Amino acid sequence: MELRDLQIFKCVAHHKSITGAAKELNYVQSNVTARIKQLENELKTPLFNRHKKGVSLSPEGRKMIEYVNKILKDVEELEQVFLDTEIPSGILKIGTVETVRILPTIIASYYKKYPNVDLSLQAGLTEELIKKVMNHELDGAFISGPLKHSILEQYDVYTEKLTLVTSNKTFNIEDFSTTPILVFNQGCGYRSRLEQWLKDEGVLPNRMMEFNILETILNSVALGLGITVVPESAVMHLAVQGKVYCHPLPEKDSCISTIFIRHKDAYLTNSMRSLLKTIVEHKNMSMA
DNA sequence: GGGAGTTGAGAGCGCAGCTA
DNA sequence: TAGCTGCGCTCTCAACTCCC
Repeated sequence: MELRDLQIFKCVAHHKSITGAAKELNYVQSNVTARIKQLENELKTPLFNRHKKGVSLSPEGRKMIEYVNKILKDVEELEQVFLDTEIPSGILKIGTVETVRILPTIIASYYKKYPNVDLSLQAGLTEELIKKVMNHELDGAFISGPLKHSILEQYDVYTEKLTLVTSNKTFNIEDFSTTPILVFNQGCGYRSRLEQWLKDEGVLPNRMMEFNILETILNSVALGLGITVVPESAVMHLAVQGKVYCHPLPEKDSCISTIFIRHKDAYLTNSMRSLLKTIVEHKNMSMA
């Protein structure tokens, strides 16, 4: 078993297609087939389920991919240790939830100082971003906090107020029982906060409608489709135009913090160190 | 027919072992 | 030490099956 085999395995798993992986790796498809077969023979277990329209990881393959991600990440870090120069450079894979309002400021400031670093940004929900950081698929992520996790390091980015958004000027707690609630998919920090509030109030929601785009949720609320909970800053532009109305949440549920997480075991490259420095600088500026 | 994966044959390359 | 040879591995090409 060679490193190249693991890279091929990871690529096939990612593309869910041997042909797709072959294209990306600049191999012919039959070679990828052969390498995967060889890997399966070596491990004496099928790593993929073959379908008419491609392949998918078998239960053993899913087990394997966790190790492969870790091994390839370790190798990448090993190379980084020797390649790491004084000037931050290379690729930083960063995840973020959609509503980090100061992210553009942080990124702009970082790019200005360290133009040799390529930042690859990936949007997602808090829970899925945590998983990707834990699996070393991302170097770090901006998520809704707080978080208690022994293998993740966290850095405070900022705290802001959550607000309940409706299309009506007035709001009563009973409205939850009659109006649909528009939320992100499971794994969103705002959704968890809202669900906790409803649980505390003993309210059974009328209907939860799931979306995965913030703008869609806010525009739907403006059209009277339902109500939602989002950070105040994310909805202020619509509130100013009178398209939606904001209502305060109970004090204990009203604040949500955004944190930056990274894997504790991951090698701290100059690029990452500089990003953490930029985050801390912005936090200090916002508190000043 | 086209897109998916599989299989077999053969070329190219690197390495180890042998010999002069 | 240099050159030759054989072996094993990787890769490509071509032909194949399967299915929509």
